[in-house]
Amino acid sequence: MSTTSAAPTRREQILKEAARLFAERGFHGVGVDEIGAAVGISGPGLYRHFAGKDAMLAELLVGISGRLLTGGKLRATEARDGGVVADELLDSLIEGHIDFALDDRPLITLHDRELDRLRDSDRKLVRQLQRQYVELWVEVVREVYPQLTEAVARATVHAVFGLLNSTPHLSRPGPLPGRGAMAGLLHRLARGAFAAAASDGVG
Amino acid sequence: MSTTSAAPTRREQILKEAARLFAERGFHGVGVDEIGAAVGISGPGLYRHFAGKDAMLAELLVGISGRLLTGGKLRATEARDGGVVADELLDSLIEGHIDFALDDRPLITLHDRELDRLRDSDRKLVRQLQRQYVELWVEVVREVYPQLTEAVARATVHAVFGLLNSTPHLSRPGPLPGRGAMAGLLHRLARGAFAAAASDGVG
DNA sequence: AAGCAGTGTTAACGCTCATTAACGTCGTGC
DNA sequence: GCACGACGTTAATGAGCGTTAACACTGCTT
Repeated sequence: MSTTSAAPTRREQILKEAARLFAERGFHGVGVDEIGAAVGISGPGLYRHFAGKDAMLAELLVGISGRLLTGGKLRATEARDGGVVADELLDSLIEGHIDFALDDRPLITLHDRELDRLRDSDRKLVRQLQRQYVELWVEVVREVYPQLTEAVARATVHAVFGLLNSTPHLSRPGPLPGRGAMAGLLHRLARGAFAAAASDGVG
Repeated sequence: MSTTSAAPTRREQILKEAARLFAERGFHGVGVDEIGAAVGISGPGLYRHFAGKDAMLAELLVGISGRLLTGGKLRATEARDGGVVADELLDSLIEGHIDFALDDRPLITLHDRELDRLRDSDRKLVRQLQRQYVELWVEVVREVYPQLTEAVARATVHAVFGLLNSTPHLSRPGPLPGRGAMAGLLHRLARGAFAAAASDGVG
């Protein structure tokens, strides 16, 4: 009854617009009046739905990290139960992350940009979720490429995240690949990076 | 006489600390008093050296984009004059970018985070410099991998930038690779990504 | 019909913060 | 020795903005 319903509730509207605005101009760069205007109400009306501006950011960031992690975990357990090899699981993780990056650009942007604006407790929570997500990837990557040290695997995973999250930085105009082509390209790039990480010292 | 000297002048001190602080907490998240305190003077004393807070950010961002571009151009012309093949030039570009990313983390962070806070003219300038830098890379990449479309090459270059610029996101503690190992790893990852971009449709 | 929960509105408060004013101090060239 | 530029300081100003207060309106529920 309280979690998710069909029609987008006002809260969800607000969160969506806030995410967009925060991503565009940064948390401090957006006023509550703007957020209100974006959903048709004005300024302090937001306080009927959220405790404050901080609360919106917190809910956004916790939500993002949470969704990423649970999505990843889901894919992992499905793969394990289905007896799928680690290599395919890695593909699945990549695909999930790409879907997220392409479909929720503003959130991806926020994700690594505004973390420091959170209250200590929220920031700790988000960081923990992020860390678990990274560790999930690291485990799978090391299963596929056993020769990688943990440190190298972790750095590589971070780098690949940077690669996959690069779509928001693409300049608006100009001929970009369509969504499908872009997803395919990013997937290939990520796999190429992992393969290169594993091929140590090859000249 | 005016460009670079041995001892760090006060202006340079201020810029360096401002860059660090902006990167850590965002442009709006840092007060002028903090910047002043970081260099031992306080608050409005900064106005003897800069027209305002905006001016500091502008100088930082223009400086970054400019240095990246001139560095890249230099390597390119050196390579062409030396009769070096495009493949080695690409390595050189990657190496230069990695040096920058590893040695000037705060600046890299600012580079794609606070661009929107600039006055229109400054922002246009920075974007133009960035675009030229990207185009420089795209040309070289297409020389090495002629089968790539311009659109794909550009998207790939952006993605590789995201990969190379990922170092600031690495969590502080934990066993990271040292600087040399990190540089080597990033280089290999970037080359791996480019190679993967070029190997279309390969299963 | 009364009452109340939900959802808005506008006006006011108070704090932060960039910027400016007004005022010192030190070192250097005449 | 003294003017003056370079460099700082603290106090004041003024705008922006998050938040709260006080006050409607709407639509159920009894």
